[in-house]
Amino acid sequence: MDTEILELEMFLPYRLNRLADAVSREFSKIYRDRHGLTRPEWRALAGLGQHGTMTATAIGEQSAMHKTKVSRAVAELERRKWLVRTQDPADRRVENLTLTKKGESVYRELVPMAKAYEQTLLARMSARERNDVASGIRAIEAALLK
Amino acid sequence: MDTEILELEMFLPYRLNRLADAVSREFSKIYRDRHGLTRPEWRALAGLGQHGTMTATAIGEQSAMHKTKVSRAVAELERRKWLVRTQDPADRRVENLTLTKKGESVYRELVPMAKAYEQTLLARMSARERNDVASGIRAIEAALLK
DNA sequence: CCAAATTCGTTTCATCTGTAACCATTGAAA
DNA sequence: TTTCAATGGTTACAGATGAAACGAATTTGG
Repeated sequence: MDTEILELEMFLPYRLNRLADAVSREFSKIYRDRHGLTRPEWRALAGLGQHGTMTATAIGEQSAMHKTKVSRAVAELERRKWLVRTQDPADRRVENLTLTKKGESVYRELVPMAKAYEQTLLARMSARERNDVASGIRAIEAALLK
Repeated sequence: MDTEILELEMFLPYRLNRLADAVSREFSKIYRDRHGLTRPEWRALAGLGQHGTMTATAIGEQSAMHKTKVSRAVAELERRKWLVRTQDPADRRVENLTLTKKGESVYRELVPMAKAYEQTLLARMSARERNDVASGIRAIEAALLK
């Protein structure tokens, strides 16, 4: 009776991790080298740049981060004076977070670099492949919700 | 002049991470709940189950893990007596790692569960979508090598 | 109204991680 | 040979992580 083998290199969870890891590691150089940001910090910055003002909870929801990660990232961005907190007048548990001029300027610097990185990756593919990437990702996202 | 915005939810590095995270987190329950394995431990087990005998370096290459992760995972599997080390006679720096009966039996238990998990995900998709997933992943893998 | 349950966000603690330094062994160069 | 670089693998250290407990404020259900 021969053992059933799993080919790790073809196993979906492993492949996704490997990909995500490689892509993120490469991309992280951009915000790490230029500003010493961690990934949670970059994501918090990206969320605030995109939405203007958010609560910590909202940042966590948008960027799929644990609330302790958000808490620490926000604390660091505040320390750098890239964002300010303001108490929500209606609910004093809530803090409304907003980028400062300085925070915004970093955001405006990083966004084009982020888009450029994504473009270089996609530019190495055929139109057909780019399409497969888009719908493949969408398919997995959908499957996870079912 | 309006600021250029990055839509984080659509950004490839972010989406890949989110997916990989969700899929892995779900799958990890299998080896974590049943045996208290960490992901590096699971991967080392999977590598050895697949290939029979490997060196620590080979495990790291196959499963894209840092050598310290491999070192620690191997140490733990050894502690559990799921694998044995044997000095390579030709090169005494090298250790050949092999699963014990016990290690193999855990491997044989987990493989079908891994495959089943992958199948449930894929079963929630149309044939067309499964195809897009396969070629989309391949396209990104290829793009990373260029 | 009041007590219990919930929510927002922080902190503590134990664990996991990568970098860098390390030891031992081997290979290559002189 | 002898030396020096490269390789296999471990360990020490500092930083990052998540679970759980927490304080403060708010909501809910009597």
